[in-house]
Amino acid sequence: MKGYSWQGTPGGVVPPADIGKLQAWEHVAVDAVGNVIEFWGFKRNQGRLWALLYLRNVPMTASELEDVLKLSKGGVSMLVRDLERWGVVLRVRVAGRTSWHYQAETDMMKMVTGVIEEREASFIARVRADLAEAQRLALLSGVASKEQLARLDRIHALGTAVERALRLFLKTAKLDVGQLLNVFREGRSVLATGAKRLSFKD
Amino acid sequence: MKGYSWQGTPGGVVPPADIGKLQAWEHVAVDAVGNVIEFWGFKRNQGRLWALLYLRNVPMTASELEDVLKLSKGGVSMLVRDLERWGVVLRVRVAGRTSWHYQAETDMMKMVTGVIEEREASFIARVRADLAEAQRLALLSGVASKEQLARLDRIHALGTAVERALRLFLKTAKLDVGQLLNVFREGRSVLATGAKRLSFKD
DNA sequence: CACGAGGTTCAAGCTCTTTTGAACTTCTTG
DNA sequence: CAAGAAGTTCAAAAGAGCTTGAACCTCGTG
Repeated sequence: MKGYSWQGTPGGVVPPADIGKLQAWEHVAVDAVGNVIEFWGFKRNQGRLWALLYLRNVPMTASELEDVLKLSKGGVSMLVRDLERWGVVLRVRVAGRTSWHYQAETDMMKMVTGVIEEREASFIARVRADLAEAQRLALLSGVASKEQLARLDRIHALGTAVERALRLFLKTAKLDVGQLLNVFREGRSVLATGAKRLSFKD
Repeated sequence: MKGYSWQGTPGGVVPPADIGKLQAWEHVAVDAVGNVIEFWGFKRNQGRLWALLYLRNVPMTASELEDVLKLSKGGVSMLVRDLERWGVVLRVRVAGRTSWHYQAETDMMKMVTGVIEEREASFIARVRADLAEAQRLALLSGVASKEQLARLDRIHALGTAVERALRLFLKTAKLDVGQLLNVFREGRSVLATGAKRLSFKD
């Protein structure tokens, strides 16, 4: 499971780096991404996992990820599942190997924008419903002053404004990053020969 | 401490509401705000506390807040301190009462934009430093391929793009909400007669 | 179709954040 | 200036969320 050349590396260029070990520079970069991703409300290890796959640009198996990132079997399984559902990691077959390999999709923003959008939608909906309910109750009870009703309304308006700003942010982020990625986009590694997406329950 | 009509309610409409109890509608609204504020990375109870003060528009003492929101003495002290530092709650003297009273500043966005900006600044700085360090290490070690260095660079660029979008978001949120508040802004309650800001250590 | 490697699930444990409550300090007033 | 009320602090408890690891499931192979 460790360090055999998963690729026909004829020139022997890759050898110094052991696939089973995290280089110092990788460690720093991977953790930096982990921190960013955590800041955005995801799990730190989701970011680290994606970052490793992205930096190596080599399909890796679950047990390799387990070794390199020092995670548990179950943990890798769950992390990979989420990343796959969000479309930022691909599950591929590598010629001659029996297990699944994972590979980074270059568009990490899918994760941030996509999931934030989804979260935001359901979340905002709930808050809206709660505020509407509060207004209904306030009117029913008859104890709320006109002034108080006005303030309830204002909170509602505030929420709407924030929501609008948030939507703009997501749109801008997508545009900015999309542009960026288009400029830099490179071809996918040729290694994932039998690449095939596995559909999974959800 | 309970139930004197803090407002000139000549029609006797308000009396049923006891100052020491959270009305059903208040409960719902206060919790909704608490949820939003938590979503934005603050403490749920910071949002609840602000929301109660805002909805009642009446300066309340620490022990009233303690009763109504079912919080501990120490908890109220710490929550209020943070809110005050962020400028979303004011500490005022009410004529004839010995203890401090707290009152909501209408501009809750101060909290969100101000603190997020502050957080983001220090956070982004750290990530930047880490990524730079990773690049330095990668070059030093000599084991990183050209391709990998390029990918490190790309992560950096990605971060920059997200940062720009985030700044735009904050600016928009401030503008939107500022406009909103200016339109609706109302006079402060007349109750806080001896209103005076207390400077506090930090 | 029996085996084993690979993959998934989830209860229990761990970690990190928040809250509590009691000791302590500060302020106010008689 | 003494006493009590108000306010602060912080160690420990409670809680929330993440990770682990062992039992279980699935699929490919001989």
